[in-house]
Amino acid sequence: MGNSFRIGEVAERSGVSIDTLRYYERRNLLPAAPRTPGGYRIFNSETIDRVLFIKQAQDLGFSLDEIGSLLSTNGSSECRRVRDLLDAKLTELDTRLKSMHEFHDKLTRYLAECEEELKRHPDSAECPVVVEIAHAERT
Amino acid sequence: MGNSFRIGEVAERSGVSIDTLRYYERRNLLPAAPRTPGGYRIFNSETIDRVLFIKQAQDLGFSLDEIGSLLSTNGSSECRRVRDLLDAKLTELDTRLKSMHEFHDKLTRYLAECEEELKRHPDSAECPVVVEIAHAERT
DNA sequence: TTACACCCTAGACCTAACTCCAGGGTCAAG
DNA sequence: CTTGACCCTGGAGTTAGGTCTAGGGTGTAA
Repeated sequence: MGNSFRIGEVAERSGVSIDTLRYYERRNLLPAAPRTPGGYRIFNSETIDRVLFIKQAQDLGFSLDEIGSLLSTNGSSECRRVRDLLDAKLTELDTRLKSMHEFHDKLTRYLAECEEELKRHPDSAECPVVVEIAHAERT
Repeated sequence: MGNSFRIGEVAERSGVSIDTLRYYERRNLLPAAPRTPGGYRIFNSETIDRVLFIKQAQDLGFSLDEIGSLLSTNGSSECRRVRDLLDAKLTELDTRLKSMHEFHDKLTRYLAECEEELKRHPDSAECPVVVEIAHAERT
């Protein structure tokens, strides 16, 4: 009861659709759920956490295949392989974070110019940002 | 000459395929290039910068539609609209950066546990990380 | 004036990650 | 023991962002 859910509840609580849950099971991102005699899947709350983890990783640019390799609990999973995977992911993440910061700074500069122009010529239709992005100066 | 390129050169210099360049033109992410009498497109170096900008933004999770609205130089582009768009993008970017950092920390913790375990039991097949991710603790 | 790399268009095809559908079964409440 | 909400499977369809193909023209160096 307290820790037993049908697919619709899991979907609602984890913010994905029922179809997506079944799709994840097919892709082995979720273990095959046990069934009721009638064939209904029975999930527990760990499934919900797991789905949230998948969504978070995905949101940060990891593909389902990559997430799958991080999650693969299959018998032969040994520590060293997981360590190496994590190491690689962290390096990737660092790179992404760095260019994210750069892009953030670039947009901030654009925004400042925009405000500047609006202050100086409130009715201007010629946005310096448009011109600049169109000509895409190198950062 | 110095600032005039055929599509193949632009592709090579900006790291995308020829098809992608034509596709971007169709999607109006690039202005319709002028043509030679025979119909060949003629690009200048600003196109290359622009493609690099698109790729950068895309890499950070912006869709081509979003990038398009940022780049739209169409007649009626007025400063205020661009300012608002930029503002929204920056907020988004901040959110993404924040959860990226959190995810980074989470992976770092996993990695530390992994190393720990390897140091303690060099031949261990039971990775604590696998267990933990499988059970997806909430961060 | 031909050889050969390069370019053109329209439109079909591809991959990832879903999303929908038909046709049918399950189950708790009344 | 029926009703209505919910679940099942297999397979087709969708969207974003390209990528490929057929059939044909261009440009320039030898």
